[in-house]
Amino acid sequence: MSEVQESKQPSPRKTRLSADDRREQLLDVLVQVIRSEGYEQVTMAQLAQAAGVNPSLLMHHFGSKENLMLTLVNVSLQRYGQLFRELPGSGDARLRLVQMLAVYFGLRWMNTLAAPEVFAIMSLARRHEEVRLAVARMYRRYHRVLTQELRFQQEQGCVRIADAAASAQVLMALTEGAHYFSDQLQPQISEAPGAYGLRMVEHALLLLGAGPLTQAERAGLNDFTVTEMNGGSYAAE
Amino acid sequence: MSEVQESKQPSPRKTRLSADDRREQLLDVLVQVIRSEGYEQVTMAQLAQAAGVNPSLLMHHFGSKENLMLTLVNVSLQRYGQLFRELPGSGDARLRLVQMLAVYFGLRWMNTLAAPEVFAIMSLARRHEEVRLAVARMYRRYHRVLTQELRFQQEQGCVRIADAAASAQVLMALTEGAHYFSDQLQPQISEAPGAYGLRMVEHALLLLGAGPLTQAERAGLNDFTVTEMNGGSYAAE
DNA sequence: ATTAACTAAATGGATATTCAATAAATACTT
DNA sequence: AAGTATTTATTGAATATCCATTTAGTTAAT
Repeated sequence: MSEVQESKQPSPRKTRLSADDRREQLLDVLVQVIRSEGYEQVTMAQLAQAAGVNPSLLMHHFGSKENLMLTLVNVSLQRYGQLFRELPGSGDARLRLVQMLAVYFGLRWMNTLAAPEVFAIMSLARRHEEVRLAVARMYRRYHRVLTQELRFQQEQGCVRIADAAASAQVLMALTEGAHYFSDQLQPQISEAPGAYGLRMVEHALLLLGAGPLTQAERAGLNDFTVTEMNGGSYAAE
Repeated sequence: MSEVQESKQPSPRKTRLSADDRREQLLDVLVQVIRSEGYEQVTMAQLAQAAGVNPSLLMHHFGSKENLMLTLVNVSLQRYGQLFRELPGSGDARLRLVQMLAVYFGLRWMNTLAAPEVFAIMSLARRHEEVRLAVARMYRRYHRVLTQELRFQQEQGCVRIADAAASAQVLMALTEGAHYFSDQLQPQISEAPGAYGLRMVEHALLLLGAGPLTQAERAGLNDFTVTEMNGGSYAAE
């Protein structure tokens, strides 16, 4: 019965941010809302409330709701692209292979771009030509990079595969499935955190005709054991 | 080329259907609309128009939009469940294995339950507890059935795996990834229709430590070459 | 004649968007 | 430095559209 209501502040809060910072924060909140309620539920008013901001501000910064979603798509796809740049790690071929798989099946990547956003993007792509093409371009790139790497691994004798392009395609299916359906698949086997990703890496190696993980390699894959919840992607809350 | 225009009839069409038939048709149209425009775009009015019917009829048959979506979820999950019943095919263990994989990666299954619907369901599950539990139950069942079969295959010496439950989990990731991202993955390698599914089966066998497909087996997998577009699931158009 | 599928029009609430008004920065001038 | 002008982030209220749902009425089957 105290009269201190936090939910109904008149709005004397003037945390004035730069346009860039504000946009980043709003996209951040958008992702949060999508993850918690699904994106078909997203409304400008609700989004503004979650961000502690007036709905008009969303319009001011993004022009329209569609533009807001389009911006999210761009940022997400760009982030997807950055995944490939993390890979190189020149040096021992075998090390490269293991580290690549560790990235694809790792927690950081999962938290960076999770299923809800991706499902939203895939759905958007269905009617929005621009988005459709951007997504297609992204997967083409994914496949190209992966095929290239597998060819290299083939030359180095680290993998025993018949067709690099084909193996890349299959591996992509496995990464996407393991990633976006981890919520459904993981509860099936209750176990130590990180075992899921580790298992995927091991089976990916099997799929590629590569040798199993050594003890040292397994120990080196710490992305599976450290459970950091935030990819630190947009802006920290 | 007959001049039968179905698009703009004023509505003197009194194709009176039974409640069951009408519901089936409406669900059918719902899936069509979701597939072509994404389900966040679905509105009762648009849906009614696509079905050539008054919006009130949707309310009459389903009570509410939410109930309509829930019905779709139930039907879809039930269909998912029927997938498992197709599997048994008593007889030679190896034949069973190959046929099982053929079903999971086959065109018929892909067309029966496609990515757009599934993404919609997954998104719905995020806020709807009932749906969430139903989906979780479904995947648990999937995993149980698959693990059981892999254990059997293990005993029969058809597969060489360390842990049936683990292999089942990985195989599920592969089936889901290959299924729901086929639109993105398939264009990467242009080739004969059916090669995609066939390749997935071959690599699944590799993953399971089973022998490669024989010529006879490959020839027997006609679900990959026959491209029937409609799973004949709800009602034919 | 009763039931059940179906249509027509109306309603109220939600929602994206607009327009005008404030207040905090930044730039400019002296 | 200090005051003034300008830009820019931000709010508040108003609007018009859209959309799910309701209620009442109509037409086909049994």
